[in-house]
Amino acid sequence: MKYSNATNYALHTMVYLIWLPKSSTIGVQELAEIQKLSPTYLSKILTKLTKAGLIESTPGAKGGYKISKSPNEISFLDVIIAIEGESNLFNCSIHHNEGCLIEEVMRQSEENMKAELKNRLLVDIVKKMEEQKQQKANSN
Amino acid sequence: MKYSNATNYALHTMVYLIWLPKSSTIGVQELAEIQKLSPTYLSKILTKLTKAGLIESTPGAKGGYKISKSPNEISFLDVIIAIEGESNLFNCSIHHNEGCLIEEVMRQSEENMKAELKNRLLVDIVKKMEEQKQQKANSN
DNA sequence: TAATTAAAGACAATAAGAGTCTGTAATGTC
DNA sequence: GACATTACAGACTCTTATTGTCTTTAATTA
Repeated sequence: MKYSNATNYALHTMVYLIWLPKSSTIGVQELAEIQKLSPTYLSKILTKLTKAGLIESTPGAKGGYKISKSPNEISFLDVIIAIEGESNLFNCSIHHNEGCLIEEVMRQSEENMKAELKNRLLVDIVKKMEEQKQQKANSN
Repeated sequence: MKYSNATNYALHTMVYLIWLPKSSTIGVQELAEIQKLSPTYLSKILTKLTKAGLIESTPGAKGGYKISKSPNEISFLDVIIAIEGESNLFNCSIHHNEGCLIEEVMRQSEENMKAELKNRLLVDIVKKMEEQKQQKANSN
């Protein structure tokens, strides 16, 4: 069990878009180049993010992608669900008369994990990156 | 991303073995029948549990499986790791100069989830099952 | 020795993930 | 309006992991 590569790419792309000046848009080609992915593959991922309402896309010349809401409203969980879907980590496939106690426990800890990822904002990553950059600049 | 069926079967089997009288062993055929699985398939799962030291196996006539330690020492996490392995939920595949901040966050919440599953004991499921049985018996 | 049982390994079928290619629709520019 | 640019959609392939099955081997008891 592992998160998909797509989720990884999506998270990195989102961080990059948040880091970008707010009004500017950027195309797939450029985004793909940064992460060394094929544009068509990354495009699929970006479409999912768009449908989830996390980013905005405008087709046509001078088009591209940009963040669609305030960075403070975008959590890790939002991106993960956008890519992986809402499905549960654990579904008991065995028939029980009145619910599966094992499933109950697994659901509970999944909920806790989700709750934490809901509180983790991507913008905090950007802030940390800038802090690190600053520190490095100071030490030289 | 989802836990495998094998993990589900393993958890149910472990609960059953804990519920069993301590000294008695039970063979794959019987265990497979209960969960409606093929014995050979379940056998593979049981072998993993054996190698992880969670259960003991004795071959030969009158052989079979039984719990190998005190039920109070067997957590959900133990079983999950026995089947799914130790691998991380999230590995950043992108090259970073000094560690990936996204991976850091994901690792952190994975650790928290594991910590919780480490505290959840299978024997508690057995206790709850017996409570439910008792309640049902009383209400009739 | 014979019956029973777990373990190991090869094999097949299925599903999911990862990624490519091609074509279509929308938008801006001239 | 024509053309270039860009996102979107869908079919397709390739690889990998999961889920099993089947057969053989090894260990144990009677």
